[in-house]
Amino acid sequence: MSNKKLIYIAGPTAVGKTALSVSVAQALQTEIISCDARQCYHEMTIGTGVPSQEERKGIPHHFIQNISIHQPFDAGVFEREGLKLLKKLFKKYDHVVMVGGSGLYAKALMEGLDKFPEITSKASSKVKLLYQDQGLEGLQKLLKKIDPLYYKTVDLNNFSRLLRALEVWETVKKPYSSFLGQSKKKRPFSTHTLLLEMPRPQLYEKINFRVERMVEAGLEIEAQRLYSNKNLPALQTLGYQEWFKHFEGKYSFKETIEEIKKNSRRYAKRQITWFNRLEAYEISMQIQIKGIKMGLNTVKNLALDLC
RNA sequence: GGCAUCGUGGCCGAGUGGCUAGGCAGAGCUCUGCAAAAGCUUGUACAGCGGUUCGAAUCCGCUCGAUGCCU
Repeated sequence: MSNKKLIYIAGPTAVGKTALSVSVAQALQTEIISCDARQCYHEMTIGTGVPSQEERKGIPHHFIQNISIHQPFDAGVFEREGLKLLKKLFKKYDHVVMVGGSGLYAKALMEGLDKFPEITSKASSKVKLLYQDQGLEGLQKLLKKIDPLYYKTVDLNNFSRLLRALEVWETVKKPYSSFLGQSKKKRPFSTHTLLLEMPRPQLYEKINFRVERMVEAGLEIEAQRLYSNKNLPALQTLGYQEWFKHFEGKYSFKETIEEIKKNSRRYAKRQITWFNRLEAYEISMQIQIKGIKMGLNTVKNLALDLC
């Protein structure tokens, strides 16, 4: 039985994950690994809310701006690389802190994804071509033929899911569903999840405020610099897409900011639904508790108690 | 004060006697490799009162409100 613990601090954008994670890592004298599908790109800083050096307080952070937007990166890569890193870190520490709002990434590292073949570019372009030619229906038809099992359960309107299943098929000529449900992976560590919560109106206020700060910090210029890469997967990101539309004359300056705020709120909402099914200790980040301001220390102690 | 036009769910907006437009926002949800992504679900509202009619958001009257023009 291993005594190694991975402490995952989850929660929607802007609840205050960063500050808490640093504070907990300090208390446990360990390092932080980020599970954020956007903060890993070094070309993006302001819009993704990468923690500054001051905020990090000397705690080493992993998977923060460590790759380029031109490199492929996804939940599968994160799982592989993350496990390698954890193996190293657990030699030094009993605890490692993980933070980030990308639920799928966290799941990949904590529970593991089934083993799928690496998609070849030939396969993916073939599927894309089919989509271009015959649209959603074309994808549905093919899937029905080659993987009736998955066809029954997938969301047939969700072209991303269909694309993925067919890419797997085109790569190895085996149905997507045949890779599903392999034996659950064993992890050489236990996982504890702390889920940060906050009343909706308060969270939305924090989100709006944060967007304003990003704009002041020069988000528009950062987006301008990345405009030529706007079709890369990494740039399919809120906070950037809205500026791209602004550059194309679709949004006014004011509208752009309002859209970013709105999309951030929606993002937070989706995160909340995802995290709701997590088995986790819930920590309320409500600023007012019994009329007293809840300081970071209070939250940290609460978090440490729960670990 | 007179005349005219108009008043549809949080917002926009079609409908002009029977068949509950639609969009946006909001809310709820799904999700095993683009996940800050992608997708799904969700409101019988017609200013108020009275009348005509088998039946009114739709026709008539009055009241209230908005806008425009006139004196």
